[in-house]
Amino acid sequence: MRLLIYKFLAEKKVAVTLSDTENAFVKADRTTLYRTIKTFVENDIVHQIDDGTGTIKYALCEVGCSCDIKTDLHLHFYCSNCNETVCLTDHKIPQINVPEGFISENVNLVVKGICNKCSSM
Amino acid sequence: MRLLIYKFLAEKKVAVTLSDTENAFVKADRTTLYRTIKTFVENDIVHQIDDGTGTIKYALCEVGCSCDIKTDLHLHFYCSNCNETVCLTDHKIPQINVPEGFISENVNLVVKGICNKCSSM
DNA sequence: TATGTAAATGCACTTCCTTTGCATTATTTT
DNA sequence: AAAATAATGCAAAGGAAGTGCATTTACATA
Ligand SMILES: [Mn+2]
Ligand SMILES: [Mn+2]
Ligand SMILES: [Zn+2]
Ligand SMILES: [Zn+2]
Repeated sequence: MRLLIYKFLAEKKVAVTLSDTENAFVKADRTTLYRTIKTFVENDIVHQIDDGTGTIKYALCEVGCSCDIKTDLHLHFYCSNCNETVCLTDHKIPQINVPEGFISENVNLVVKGICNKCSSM
Repeated sequence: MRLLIYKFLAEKKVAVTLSDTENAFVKADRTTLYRTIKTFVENDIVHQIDDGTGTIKYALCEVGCSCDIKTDLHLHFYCSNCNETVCLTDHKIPQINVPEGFISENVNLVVKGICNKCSSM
């Protein structure tokens, strides 16, 4: 199961929801898929993406990723036309300044708009 | 109802959930609160905040706000200690570069960490 | 190979939040 | 006052995340 799901995620170029996975593996129970992905997340194999749609999406981490805030946080792009979310792994999140007294531990940056595929149609 | 909810939001310094509003107006139905806030959102009086907690939060827009991507988008800070989300209206979101072909229409930037109140305790 | 142990799976169920349909009530307009 | 429009309350639906428990499968080792 883990190998199958890993393969599924690797072949996808976009982030997927649990439902997407469910549709791809109709014979497997939703709970199994859920817990498998959860295991991946806990072991820094997959990262979660909250793109504002209300449904968590998942994508494989880059090779060598340790989900570190300094080095691995990248920008996500959500296309409001095709509803797909892509990792822009080459676009690291810039340094964000917070007011005195605030301590930042994590940053989530989602750009919403039209993706390259949709804008060229 | 609209005046009451507006006043409630204006007095709050932090973003509130629908549940928060429900607790503040126990005599009103949650649907009414929901739809009132929805009206505010649709008329750029209130903006929605997705801070990653899974529950949408709401906050009054600044005076003169038109929810414009260029001028009005600001940073949000979610404190994982007190679970409060604040608008950092003075901290505008920096220019984000997206790859060729992508068109950005909106940006959501949430910093997660410890807020000033919690860090000073 | 047999058997005991640990891990993985499936099912049912819960919880939380958002949203909608529809009947009722209140408000505004003519 | 009557008609039209808007606001409210109740009930229910829907989606998604998460959990408890029994069962099945895989694995290690005697
Ligand atoms: Mn990503
Ligand atoms: Mn805000
Ligand atoms: Zn698209
Ligand atoms: Zn705090």
